Amino acid sequence: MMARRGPRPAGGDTRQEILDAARAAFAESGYDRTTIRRVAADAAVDPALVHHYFGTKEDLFTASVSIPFPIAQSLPEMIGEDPANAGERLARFFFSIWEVPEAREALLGQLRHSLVTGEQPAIAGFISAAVLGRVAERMTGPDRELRAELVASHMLGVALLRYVVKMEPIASADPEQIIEMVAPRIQTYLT
Amino acid sequence: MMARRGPRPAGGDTRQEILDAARAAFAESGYDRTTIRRVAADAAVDPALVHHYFGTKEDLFTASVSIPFPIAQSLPEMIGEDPANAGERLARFFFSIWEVPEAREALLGQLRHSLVTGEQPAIAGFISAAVLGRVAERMTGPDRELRAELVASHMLGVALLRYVVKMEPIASADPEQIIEMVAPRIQTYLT
DNA sequence: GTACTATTTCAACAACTGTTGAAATAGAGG
DNA sequence: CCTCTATTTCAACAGTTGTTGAAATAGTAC
Repeated sequence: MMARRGPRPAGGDTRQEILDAARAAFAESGYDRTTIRRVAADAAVDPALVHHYFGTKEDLFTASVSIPFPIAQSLPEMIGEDPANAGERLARFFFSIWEVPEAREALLGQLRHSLVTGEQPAIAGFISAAVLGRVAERMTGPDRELRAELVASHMLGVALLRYVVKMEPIASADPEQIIEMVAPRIQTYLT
Repeated sequence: MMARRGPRPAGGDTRQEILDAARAAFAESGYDRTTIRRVAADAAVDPALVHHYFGTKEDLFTASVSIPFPIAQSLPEMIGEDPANAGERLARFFFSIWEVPEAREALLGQLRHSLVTGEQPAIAGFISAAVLGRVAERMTGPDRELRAELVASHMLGVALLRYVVKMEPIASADPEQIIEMVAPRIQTYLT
């Protein structure tokens, strides 16, 4: 039971295990209620080791909630050219990200953190920027940005009820059904 | 500077001042980042006095975020009978609550708390229950509840971006304009 | 004036937090 | 076999937190 010091016998990547434990903890309990001691315990490791690999708690958080794959790269092709069904593509893109477990944990961590600090969650700005840049370029008038943010608000709201609060039946619903229902309403904001 | 013990000279309602300070603090900083010492300092009072009036921190929070006026009473008449513009009335009701400063603080506290604990925010269940009970009674099919929650998700999402994150331009937009834009989309969920 | 009660502060505890410096260990390179 | 370096734990500090029990004060009822 008493773990000795020094390197581990086998070649398990301890650093990665810490990062995984941290991401899961931040997603489940948020920033403030996640203690470094608990992350260390989940990774079966001493708390000091967490500080050794990732510096401060804020640093660990930043490293934990960074999306592991290049979203920014896959977005543009997802949105595409055709403005007729841009709403559906946008919704499909958004929710398909959330269905990837690792990405979901990262996004949950980001969302929970931004809601306690009041910072803007990266996704929100990301969505509305994407809408503005690729879809709504031909939209005119002063409510251009407002419409983009309303799109973001709806998708974020769904993510909130489904993934954070886990309200039923929306939490257990088929993602495809949600996309099918949300997309038309988003589409009306874009045209 | 050194405040003596015993009752205050004038008839200021100290208990109420504590409650006001607590509501404002919970709304601004959330549950975890609001310390009892800070609430006490804002109310110009000793921390022990907070515990004397309201018991534990959780009790203080509960007392702080309870909506000060009877929403449940004014809701039914707000929703009304006519299903044609139920969406607009629902949106108007929802956002008019948020424009009352006291209520906004209480709702912000609830929302922030539920997002860190994962509990269901009272408003969310409230909205979808209202939709189910008064508006969507003639709706059939298995997606009845889902539609109701999608309505709640959109309005909550707007509240999130507008009041919590304070994203521009939605944060400074005229409430009437937001209602005007959101209502039609909500309406499509109801019919 | 005296006794009482509600109000308010004082002082402190016990628990938990992030963080740090040093010591011990195991394996790799010579 | 010796040395070095990366890895891991140990032990502790310094700050903050919610909470508590007792003491002091002011007003009120007798």
